[in-house]
Amino acid sequence: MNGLAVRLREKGLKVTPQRMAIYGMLCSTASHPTAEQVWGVIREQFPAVSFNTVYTTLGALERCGLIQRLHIGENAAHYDANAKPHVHFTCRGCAQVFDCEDIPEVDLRPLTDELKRGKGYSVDKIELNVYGLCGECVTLED
Amino acid sequence: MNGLAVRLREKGLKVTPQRMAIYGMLCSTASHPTAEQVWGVIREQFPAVSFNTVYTTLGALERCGLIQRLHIGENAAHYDANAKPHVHFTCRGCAQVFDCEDIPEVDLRPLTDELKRGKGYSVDKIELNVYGLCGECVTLED
DNA sequence: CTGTCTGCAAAGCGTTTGCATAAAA
DNA sequence: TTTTATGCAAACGCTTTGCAGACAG
Repeated sequence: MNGLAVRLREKGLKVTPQRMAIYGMLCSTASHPTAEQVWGVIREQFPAVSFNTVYTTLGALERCGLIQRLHIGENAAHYDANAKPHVHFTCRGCAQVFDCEDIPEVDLRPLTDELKRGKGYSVDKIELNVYGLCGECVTLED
Repeated sequence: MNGLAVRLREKGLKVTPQRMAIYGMLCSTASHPTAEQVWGVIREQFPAVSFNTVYTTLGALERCGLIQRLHIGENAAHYDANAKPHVHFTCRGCAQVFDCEDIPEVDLRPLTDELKRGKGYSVDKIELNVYGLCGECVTLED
């Protein structure tokens, strides 16, 4: 039995071929595609699938915590199968979004500690987004 | 001569009463209103001003670096007269956006250093957004 | 006078909602 | 059989664009 299907069923989601394809595609890519981009890939396998189904499925996956929706920049949302918070780098050249997990992590605990204990806030989520040019696009611009 | 008007003119922007009111309003508030909220305030003084003028004026101010446009959460953009990057806290209770400048600052230099020197990226901007409940809304929810 | 801004309207885009049909459990 | 998903279409909200008249420089 497929592990992805089990995870869907555990969350109370019905397992359909379209969902398996969408979730599977997200889990097997290192990039963070937009709903439009996910649709483009899924349509190769399911030519009849509607953009709306892809979009609402991504919403369902996010709502149950299986994936993360990234509100990066001003344009369409990006989706990330890694649901735990991490640093994202957005290139304004190629418009791709990269993870920054292999670099010295910034320690956010002083920030959350002060917000929680010092100010009495509650903290749900932290977004740390870096914008600039990736290695390839830097050389193209110089 | 008004300092705000000087700053507008320095950036090549013409000084109109509407612009002065919009920029002045943003500079004199600690909150980070949406375009809609700015419009609400400006209309008290200029009942004929259109939402579009407010919106495009905010865009012009942002384009020349006088203000910052915050892409926080999923809804309308917020505007901040403090153009230098700093931590923002968004309350999901009252939907307000607060600055986090008076708390131990997170040191982002290891992150930018590794991205620049280690990976050869260029870094334009860093956004650090925290989501949760502010002190007042925490007590209301308990 | 010239270039820009204002106000109005319409269009664009990402997202959300409603509903009949189809499929999973 | 019951519940949820799919596919289509239309609506929605925020943002952007086009244009004629008004205003700042």
